Order: sequence, then structure tokens, then C-alpha cells
Amino acid sequence: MKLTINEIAERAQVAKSTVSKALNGQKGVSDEKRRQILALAEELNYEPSASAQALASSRTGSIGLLIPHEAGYSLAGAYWSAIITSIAQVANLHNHSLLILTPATGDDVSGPVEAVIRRRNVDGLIIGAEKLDPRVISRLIEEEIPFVFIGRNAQIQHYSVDVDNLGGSERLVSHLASAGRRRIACLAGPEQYLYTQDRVAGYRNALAKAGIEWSSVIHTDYTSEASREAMARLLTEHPDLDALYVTAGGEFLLDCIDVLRLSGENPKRIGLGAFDDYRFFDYIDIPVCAVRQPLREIGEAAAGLLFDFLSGRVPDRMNHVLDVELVLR
Amino acid sequence: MKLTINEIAERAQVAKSTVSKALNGQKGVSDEKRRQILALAEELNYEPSASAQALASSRTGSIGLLIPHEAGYSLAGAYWSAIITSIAQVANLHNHSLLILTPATGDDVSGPVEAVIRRRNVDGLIIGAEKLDPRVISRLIEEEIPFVFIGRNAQIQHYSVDVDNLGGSERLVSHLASAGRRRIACLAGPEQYLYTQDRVAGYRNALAKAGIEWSSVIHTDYTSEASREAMARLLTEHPDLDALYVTAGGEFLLDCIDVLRLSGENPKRIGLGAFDDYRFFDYIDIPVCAVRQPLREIGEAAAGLLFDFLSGRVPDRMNHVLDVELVLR
DNA sequence: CTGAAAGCGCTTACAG
DNA sequence: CTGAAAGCGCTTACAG
Repeated sequence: MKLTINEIAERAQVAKSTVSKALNGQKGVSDEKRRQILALAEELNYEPSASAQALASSRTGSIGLLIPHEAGYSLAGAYWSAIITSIAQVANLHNHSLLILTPATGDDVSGPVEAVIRRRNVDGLIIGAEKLDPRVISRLIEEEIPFVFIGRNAQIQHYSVDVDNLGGSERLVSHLASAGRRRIACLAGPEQYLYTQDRVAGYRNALAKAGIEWSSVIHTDYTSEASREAMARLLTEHPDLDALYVTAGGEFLLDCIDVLRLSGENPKRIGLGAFDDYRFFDYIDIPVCAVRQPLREIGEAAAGLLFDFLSGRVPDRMNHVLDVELVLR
Repeated sequence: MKLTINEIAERAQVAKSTVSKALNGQKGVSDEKRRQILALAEELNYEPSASAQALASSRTGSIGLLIPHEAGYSLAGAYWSAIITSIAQVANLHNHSLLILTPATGDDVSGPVEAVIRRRNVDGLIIGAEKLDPRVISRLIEEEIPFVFIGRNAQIQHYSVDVDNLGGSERLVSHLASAGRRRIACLAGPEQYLYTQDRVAGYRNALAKAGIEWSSVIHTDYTSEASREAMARLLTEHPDLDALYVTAGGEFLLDCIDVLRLSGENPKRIGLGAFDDYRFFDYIDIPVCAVRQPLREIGEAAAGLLFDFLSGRVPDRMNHVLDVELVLR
């Protein structure tokens, strides 16, 4: 029924080990036979069984993408969706499948990771890094499963692909300042995330360079309640606020915009800056300057890095930092 | 090194076939031994190797999600992202992994499907149905790989999970009519898609029920140029237009809104209806009534259906139609 | 270069 | 109920 290597071997009048070598491009086969075998395989449309290869070689032919779930960050959908697509395409190029690992709502990622480790069904992992149990990482290292980060982690140094959080943030806030804004507050995500720290640092750098002394940073988790409350507090405590920098996108940003719009404040008076750009910014009644992340490139770079590891190359740089684009409005 | 079934068998003083049966909940093992074995496996944290199980049982333990790519439909990101998450979670519940299959940009899905069939690395497939080469389906049937649709296909009848396109559309347009709109045009997606046909039918039903004779439907592919041109044409050909129903979301919808805003037309004069709801509708200067699809439920239902097949149950209904929600603004 | 053999870690008839 | 054996379709030393 199923076309196997035995059939190919028989038809080509060689041993199946020879077929295997020919197909896998290993040396130890004469050019003559190799050509024959390849032609035959092509003709019969033969493709080795993934499970058999996996069992025999202890390489599964798949990589996993570990997506952490963030409270109220579901518009992050657009973020992960673009990244998934680009990773899947790179994986295909390398004849690998892409597995999506994501915890049940409310759980953390350690469950799916543990399962994947124990069942041995990935060769390597790409991991959304900001929030990560160090024990998960220990397990991965213990089991010698290669992995790379998307974003970086405050506790764990590792090969990563990240965007220029600090620089992008600084440029964005500098732009607000150069537009004459002097009371620029910063509504920031969870303080323990490295990207939050970087973005806040960029904010402070920009203020310093512009010679602005006034600053105000409020951190929130991304829950809707906390974000809305923080935003409201900012508006009442600083009635002279003339600009606001929100360090992340998704529902978080929408909650902030929402409070701003409902505050009775003239929204146009307040310059808004956001990290993460959405096309609908063009359509709303508040001008939003934003930092756009190169999502496709993030996925491609992370996958590229992982496949480097899988093929035994050790990348020269540990942290790949991609440029972001400023979108002015 | 790796903990195998042999180790378990040895420690429990039984044959590995007995361990296998116990672990898989098959009968033919005494309660006594079963308990012992289960306890031991639990204690040692044993988990069978996915590849070995796959090879021996010819069940891979993974399902695939086939995502078609649509020109200019990338905000569909939010759509697929929610669906991916819910499918992954259901798959986990069934101890299965989720593979993402998506073609390289510009290609169609047959490549990834063919690869997955030949390498035999999924037990079943969930397929975005609207645009599908019938040959792909033939191959799947030929190879006896179970699959279910998300959405429906105009050519191919098959088990599917879909939303109530016709009803939702009708309710939405009825609402526009009941608000006094009389010149309601419809900007629709590709005519060959079943969901487009259904949504347009809902539009016509609503008009008929409201006793409105005037109607205008323009189909476009989802490319930006075509959508913008169609939208512009609509506005110039029908200066008395007082409402517009756009049958889909994503970039397509944004292009339409964009043209409307730039037309010089007072956007508030024109009632806008959209199929697919986005939270940012709350923030734009045009009131948009929208149909919200239950994305999580779509994914869950589709995965549920597939696992029914995989465990030999034949679902009673062929087409599962989920209700949509009307969001008025 | 070539092939016979063992082995990857399970499952699944089959016999007892 | 229990276990010995064959087999899933490959890869990988190893010997020739």
C-alpha cells in the first residue's frame, strides 16, 4: 500500500541503506546509483515516512513555537499571526513542520513544554520570551533541546531575535518632544518584562536629550481594569499632560485610548505615541504616532537562528536586534 | 538515557505489551496490574515516545490546520489567531499536537497538503474551506485522511463548521433599513465564495422584507486596488447612497472605510455595516454596525468534529452553523 | 562504494 | 489475563 524505501530499493536493485544514503545526500554512493535512485524516487513520488525517520534518527522534523498568553493582550493576535506565518514558511523550506504550543487559558506554558519534551516531538523551539519560568528553560537545556527567543527575558540570557525597543521608543518620544510636547507621560506594561524596561529607558533618554525634566511612568499589568485605572489616574493627576506614550499595543492600548476618549478631554490636545502600529490609527480622531515592528522579519530571523542551531552552526551574534519604523501621524 | 516502555516493564515485572495495554486503557489487563503500572509510570514521569507510537500504530498524534492565504486579508490575522489558539487547546486535551500548514506567499495550499499526505504526518486536517482546489480534496479522500472544513466550499460538500452568514447578514442589513436607510449598497467579496453568496443573499432578503427595491452589489477580489476602485465607483454612481454593507473584514474593510473617509462625503451620513467586528470601530468617526463571529467557538467546534472522526464517531450533522452576534453602533 | 544487520520504542495480532 | 514475537519504515554503525 504505502510506498516504502524497500520498494525503491528493490526496483533500483540496491540495498535500502544505499537508498537512504542517496536520498539524504550522504556520501558513500556512486554518482551513477545516486542519480538512478533519485530519479526513481522522483518518478514514483516517494517521500519517506516522517514517523519512521523520526524514530530511527531521533530527529522529529518539526519545530515548535511557544506562544505565551497574556491577559488582555489578545489583539496580539495580529502580532503572533504574522510571526506564525513567516516561521511556518521558513520551516517548510527546511522540510520541517511547525507545531503550535500554547497553554490552556490561565495556565502557563510549562505544561505544553513538558509534554513536548517528554514525548520528544520537536527538534527545537522558538519561544516568546518575556514571561518565562526559568525551570522550563532548565528542562530544555537538560534535555538538550535547542531553542531561541523572540524578544528577550530579564532573567535568562539566550540567543534571541528582538526589535530595537530602546531606540524605537527614544525616536518616538523625541518626535513628540520636537512637536513641542513638554508634559509627556508614559503608560507602561509590566515592569519585569525587559522590553518594558527598554521602552521606558528609551522614553527617559528622549526626555533627557530634549532637556525635559518632567516625567511620569506608570506600570500596569495588561488587564483591562488596571490599565484603565492607571490611565484615568494619569489624566486626573496631571491635568497639564500634553502627550502620552503607551509602551505596547493590543487591548492594552485600546483600553488607554478608550479612557482618553471618554475622559471629556479634547483628545487632539494630547499627543499619543504607541509602540505597535495599527492601520486603524489612520481612521481614529486622535493622531497616533507609532513604532512599527517588522513582524515577518522577526519570525524569519528567529526560525533562521533555530535552523542554524539544528544544523550545527553556531550563530556569531547572540542577540539579533531588528530595526523598527516610525509612523508619524 | 531516555525512559522507555522496557524500563517500565522491567520494573513492574511484566511484559511491555502489558504495559502498553495498561497505559492505553485497553482491556486485557487485570485491575491490579493496571494500577501498579499506571502508578509506576506516573512516578517515573514516563511518557511514550511520540515517534515510536506513530510508527507502530500509524497514528501520528497530530492534526493539521490548513490556512489559505488571501490577498489583502492579512488583518485576518486576528481571525486565524483566535482559531489557532482554540484548536491548539482542544488538541492538547486530546493529547494531540497542532501543525500549522500554510503555503509560501503566492502559492496555493496544495504543496503543504501534498507534503503532509506523503510524509503521513497528520491524523486529520482542519481546512479553511472557501478557496480550495478539488484535487487537494480528492487526494485527502484517496488517502483516507479525515478532514473538516471551517466555513464551506461552493464545490465540495463536507463536514463543516460555519457561522450563520445569511442570517447575520440579514439581521445587520435589516437594522440599517429599520434606521431609515433606503439606499443600501453592498460591497462584496469574491462571488465564488459561498460565504459571499450567503451574505449577499442575506442582504437581499433584508431588503425584500423591508420593502426596499433599490439594491446594488459590487463584487471584488480582496486586493486593495480593486476594493478601492469599487468603493469609489459606488460613491460616484450613487450619490444618494445612505448606507453601505461590506461583507467582510480585514484589509478589505479598511480599504473601503479609507475611500469613504477620503471621498469628501460626510461619513456620518452613510450608515456602515460590516461583517466582522473590531474593537476599534468604537473609536472611529463613522458608526459601524457589525456582525461578530464567535471565533473561539468556531475553532473548538471544528476540532471537536475532527476528533469525533478520529475516534470513529460519525457526527450526526454535516454542517454546524454557529450564531453570530450583532453589534450596534 | 555497497549491503546485511541491528536497532529506534512502540503496538498488535497471536498463542498460551 | 499475560507475554513472546513480529513488525512499523526508516537510519546507522559495521564489515566486506
